[in-house]
Amino acid sequence: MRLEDLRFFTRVAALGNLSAAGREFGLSPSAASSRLTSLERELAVQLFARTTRSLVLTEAGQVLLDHAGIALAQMDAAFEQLEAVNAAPSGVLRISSNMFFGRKHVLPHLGEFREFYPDLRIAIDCTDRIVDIIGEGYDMAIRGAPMPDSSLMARRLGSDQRVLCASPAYIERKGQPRSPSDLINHDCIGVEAMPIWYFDGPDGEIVHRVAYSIHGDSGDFSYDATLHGLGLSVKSISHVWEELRDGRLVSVMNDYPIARTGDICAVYPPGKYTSPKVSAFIDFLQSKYGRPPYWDTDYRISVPVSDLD
Amino acid sequence: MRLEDLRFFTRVAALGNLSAAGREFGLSPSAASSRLTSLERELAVQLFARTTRSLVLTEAGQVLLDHAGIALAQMDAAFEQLEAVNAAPSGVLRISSNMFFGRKHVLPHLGEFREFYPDLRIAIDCTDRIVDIIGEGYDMAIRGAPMPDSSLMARRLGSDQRVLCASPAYIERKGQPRSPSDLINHDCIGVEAMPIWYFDGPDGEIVHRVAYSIHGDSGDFSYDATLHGLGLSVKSISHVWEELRDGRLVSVMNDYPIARTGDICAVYPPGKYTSPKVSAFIDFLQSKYGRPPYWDTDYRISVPVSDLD
DNA sequence: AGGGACTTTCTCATATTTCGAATGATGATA
DNA sequence: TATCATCATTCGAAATATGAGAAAGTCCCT
Repeated sequence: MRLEDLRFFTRVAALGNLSAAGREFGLSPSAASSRLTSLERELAVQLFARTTRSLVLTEAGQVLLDHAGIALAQMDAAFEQLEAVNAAPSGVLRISSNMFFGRKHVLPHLGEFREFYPDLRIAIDCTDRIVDIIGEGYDMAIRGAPMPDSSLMARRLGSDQRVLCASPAYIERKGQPRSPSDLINHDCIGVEAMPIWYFDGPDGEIVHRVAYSIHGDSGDFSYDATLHGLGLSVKSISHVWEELRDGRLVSVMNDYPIARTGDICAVYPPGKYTSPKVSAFIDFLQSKYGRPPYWDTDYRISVPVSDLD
Repeated sequence: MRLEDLRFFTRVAALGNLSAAGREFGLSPSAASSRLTSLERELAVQLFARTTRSLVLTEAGQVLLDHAGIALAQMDAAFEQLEAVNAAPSGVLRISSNMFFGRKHVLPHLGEFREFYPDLRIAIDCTDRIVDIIGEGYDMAIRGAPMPDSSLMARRLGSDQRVLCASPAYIERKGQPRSPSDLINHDCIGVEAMPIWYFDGPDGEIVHRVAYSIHGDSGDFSYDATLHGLGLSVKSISHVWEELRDGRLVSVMNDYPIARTGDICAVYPPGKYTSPKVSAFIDFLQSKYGRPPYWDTDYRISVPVSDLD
């Protein structure tokens, strides 16, 4: 039984005329008759007492009409609300972001975003844990790189190179690594989840399995540790661009740039119909991180490595 | 959009499992997936965030679920009520009957009928006017004979011959007609709606166009007039059987019985699904008027015409 | 008495739905 | 850590349902 059939039935009841109701629905008289007949067959009830020229509700028809009217009104309300959900971003946008990026690059723009969409509330969780977007009910996440074999959708927000960096004090003490093989003599800092560093060498990708001297559970931890001169770490430009610019950190081993990186992405559940609030926020972030992002300084020349060597 | 699809959607939402919901509805996984997809396409909304192994409601899905739940409950109530209407005769049974038959042969049995179906109330209008059953909202009518070319349904309740009769006093005064051609010398009584009498003669049907000496607008009027010896009239056995039995009236011209009569019928609106209250009442009346009806005495020998001649 | 409008039935063409098998992905289990 | 079972989706083919058009029967109105 289709909603449309019920709606048609209510119209027939109101008009008392099958053909007229059929015309309203763009139906031929035969189709109209057939719809009504099949409705009666499905319910095994006579809905109308029929003359060859008109129809009068039976008691059963009246019963159905009463209930169908309420049910259809309910569904109309649903459609209206769905349209509202779909037309204008509203409700709550639940975002997951890693700790630093959320605090430093998302939060500062939220005020402006909310000016565009006052009806849309933001719930942002900043954690370096890899969250289950679908299972935990997030609308989207902002990630340094999309999960390689995930069925999630991903959209690139902007470039975000990663660099191997250290504090000037550390370089002064331990010297500068020239190639990945030198790393064995250095203190490496990172997070548990990233035990392998990939470099682009002149002869292709170089895989370095890292034995961390120190590791924590967040990007902020490795950031702090690096800044304190505890060793080398791989950081996103978006995280350390100010430190590189100011010379508090320096990038090293620039002949071997970090491979397999380069983008900051929005990740969201798959499906043909992305909710407009997600689309709106992604569009907004793209406008902020658009080419080039404001953090995309040339870190290699900001503090020439040669000066430190 | 089908009600069944909405119901399916609510089940999927409850189970969080498309295949399981599909099994409940006897659907293959592919059909289940297709249903959900087409629902989303129709609404242009993502209803579930999908993992390859499970589904989680989106905000839009939650909106739909809330409303669909109410709407479906409403429709379930409708179905339940329709089933009740259909299963047990209840509500009001609106009957039209001619004046005498209703009073004399329907009313006396209503008490017994109501013992069978206490929930069913009876509204009976006794009138000799030919009512528009459908237009005036009757469930059924009891008629001496079904309309010849009507689309109404008719069911025979019992036999009810009609006879040409008069009072003994009238016969004594005017003599007894022997054949239809004698009628021209007699006073004929009837109602406006029946200007023609049909007789079965030995050589086939004889049509007699009646010039009423007296006519009224009801069967009761012609009954009274006949009883008062004002003339001849055609009456149903069910109307005058007691008078014939007691000799207050006598049937005349028995060699030419009234043609085109013989049945008392229930008439009701056409349709594949007759309401149970109508069926119940018709069945009940058939049991009362069943072969032979209690009024079906042999009127020809109750008061032999020869005695009067 | 006649014309127009209505409902219904029939047949046939078209959409839609469904299943079965194959694919890709995930969680549980050993 | 690897295997297995389960899940959702896609594709093609068959089954089903839906729709229009023509024709018939009925009834109202002029």
